[in-house]
Amino acid sequence: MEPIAVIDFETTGISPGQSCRATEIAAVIVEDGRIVGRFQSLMKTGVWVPPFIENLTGISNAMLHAAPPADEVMEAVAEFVGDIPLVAHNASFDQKFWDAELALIRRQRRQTFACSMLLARRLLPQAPNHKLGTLNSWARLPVTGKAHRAMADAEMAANLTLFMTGQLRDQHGIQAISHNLLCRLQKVPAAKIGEALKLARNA
DNA sequence: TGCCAGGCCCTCTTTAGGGCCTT
Repeated sequence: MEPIAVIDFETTGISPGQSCRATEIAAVIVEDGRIVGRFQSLMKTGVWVPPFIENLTGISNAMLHAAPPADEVMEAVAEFVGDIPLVAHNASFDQKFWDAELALIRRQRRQTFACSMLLARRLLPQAPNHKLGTLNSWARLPVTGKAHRAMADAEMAANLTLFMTGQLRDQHGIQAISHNLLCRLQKVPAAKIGEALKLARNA
């Protein structure tokens, strides 16, 4: 598979806007079955972090006060990722923040997102649930650090994506695995995934 | 004033409702 960039945002809430901004971004580049590059930074936006989010992520208002400005961080991570296709766990969430934070520095996303959660629902239906942490423990993937910090979660999502592409290759006999295939599979109705995997194997 | 996401997926479905998943 071509290189992919797996990203994860920590934020002050659930939907980007004036009172909800990113607090941390991590991106890892995955190539030849392993992580070959890492970017991580807190980012200062001036938006207050509610106590619930401080408790969840461990990212405090004091930590962000000393962080680099969001525009500088987003410029840097956009350069780091370049045109490499993106992956995130529940990508609709990270895509909203990626697009919103880029728009604030007058940049536009040029690549598509694949979603490790939508893929896991189809490829790993036997998992107890499809939360990132649960899937990583269930698949016995490495512990990458404190959950709900951007780099730990990005590495977990990267390892999970590698686990699923490994299954596509080894269990389903699919040789031509690409970001585009992941994007196609995540849209197949869950009940028809077997059919789609057969088609991909014979392609 | 009071509200506050949204796309996906399943089912006791399709003229709908509710859980999942991300912070």
